[in-house]
Amino acid sequence: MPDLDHDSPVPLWEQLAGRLREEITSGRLTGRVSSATALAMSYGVSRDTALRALAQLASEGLTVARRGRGTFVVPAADRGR
Amino acid sequence: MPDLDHDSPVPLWEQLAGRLREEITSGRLTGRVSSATALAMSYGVSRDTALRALAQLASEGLTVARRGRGTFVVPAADRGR
DNA sequence: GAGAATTTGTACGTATGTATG
DNA sequence: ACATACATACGTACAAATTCT
Repeated sequence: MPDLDHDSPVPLWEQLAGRLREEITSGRLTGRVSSATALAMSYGVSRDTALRALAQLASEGLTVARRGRGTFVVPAADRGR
Repeated sequence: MPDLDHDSPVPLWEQLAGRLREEITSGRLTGRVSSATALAMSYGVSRDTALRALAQLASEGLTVARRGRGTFVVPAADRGR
């Protein structure tokens, strides 16, 4: 898994969202998604950037974020509702 | 025009987006919208907060933002396309 | 055409609030 | 009481696009 490209015109948070989106839609990632802090550390970006990626996925209905609990993948069958 | 309420549970950026949305949908605000910096100053919030409000309106299709130019109200007739 | 100023966008850092475990 | 985690909000900095001098 290559690092995110800091020189790309594509924003880091979009790149990260893309990675996660791919893992989710392919079914490889289910259940709980890594926290913004964990993602920030493992991808070498700021927490804010990771947070933005997570917020993006949530706005797409791919995940639901619950305060104090975490971000969870919405089962494919429940998507679009 | 009352100030934004810093103690409200409603986020400042949402409050600001609400103000602008109202001005736009009522037709009182057309053409160019104040810059993020100007909004931040006049409403006593950070530029980040103002930007978020503007981004929200853009995501709703109420405005279009153009780098180096500004944010512009989408004519009512063109909304939803 | 060069340079400065303006404006949106992205990114990082930090702090605080709120909710859950 | 404490740790974890999302959300908001501040400040700052730089890049990119446009406009003005």
